[in-house]
Amino acid sequence: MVEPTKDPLAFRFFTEIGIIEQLARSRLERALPDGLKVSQFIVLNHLVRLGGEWSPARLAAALQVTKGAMTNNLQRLEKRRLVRVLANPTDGRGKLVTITEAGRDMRLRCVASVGPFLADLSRELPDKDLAAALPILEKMRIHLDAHRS
Amino acid sequence: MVEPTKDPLAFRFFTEIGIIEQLARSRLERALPDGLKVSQFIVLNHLVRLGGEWSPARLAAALQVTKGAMTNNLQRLEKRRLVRVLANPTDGRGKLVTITEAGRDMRLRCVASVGPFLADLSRELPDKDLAAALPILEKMRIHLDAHRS
DNA sequence: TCATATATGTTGAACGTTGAACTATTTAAA
DNA sequence: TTTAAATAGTTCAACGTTCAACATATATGA
Repeated sequence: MVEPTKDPLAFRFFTEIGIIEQLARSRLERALPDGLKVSQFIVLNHLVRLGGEWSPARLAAALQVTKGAMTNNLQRLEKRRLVRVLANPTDGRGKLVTITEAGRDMRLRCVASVGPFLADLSRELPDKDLAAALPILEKMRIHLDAHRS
Repeated sequence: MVEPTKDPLAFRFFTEIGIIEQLARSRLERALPDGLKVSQFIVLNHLVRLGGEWSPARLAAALQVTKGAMTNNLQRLEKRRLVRVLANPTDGRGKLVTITEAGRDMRLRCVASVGPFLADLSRELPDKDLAAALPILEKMRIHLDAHRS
């Protein structure tokens, strides 16, 4: 007879994280307009939130994807004129990405399309809860980011 | 001049979740022995934690992956004799999965190989923090799971 | 009973990501 | 100055996942 094993808290933590990521991603994916991908929305969102010019490399690092993935996503976003990609005038290797007006509009449409879901969510999980969890998540993210050798 | 936009808390929440998932997965992936995949470890872990016989369909539902992905992972695990897959005697469509002794050993090796990482983590993020975040994560997971239409 | 609907598990195409190889450019050191 | 090392971005194969189609088996209900 083998009884169920108790996991360290961290295991359960990461298990929940993994499942939430799955569910939230597919939920968001279905909500986004015009077949925009979550990873592309994340780029738009990042550019709107933080503003300014970003090199693809810096974007990739900030959003935790490889340069290859960022190349892919930026090419798709540029094809739809949601971002502008120009050569970096002071560094021949680099490029600089900025969001366009169309990109801002699209990002707003995305946020709007997710609105009902968020409203639904906040009924069950008040901001108080989210606010309580956020600092811990941030600490975890910072720790993982710092120690990824 | 465009100033940075403030996001709803939920956005920042899901952003952190996404990044943590990425970092934790790649960290775990590198730590696992013999090229075992995270998704396969998760199956072993689940079988050890909850014990008993599981149909692939039930496993897929519990671990939030498609049946196709579960088929793939179970086939790999069975090839390595880490799980046993038998026909369900009472349902001609179904199969039943159980973990083998080798599977238990492997799961223990996995847990051990992740030990140093967890020890490192608990220095910076005490169990108290994880314990505080867990109920909120669980609420979120349950909500998403219930409302995925 | 018989037809229809549901459920289980497998397969294969499409997709996005990773990781490594590669070119081009810049930086640092000798 | 010249060479070596580091960095930016692209490309492509390998991989695992999802999604839909399919075969098989069970459940439901006229």
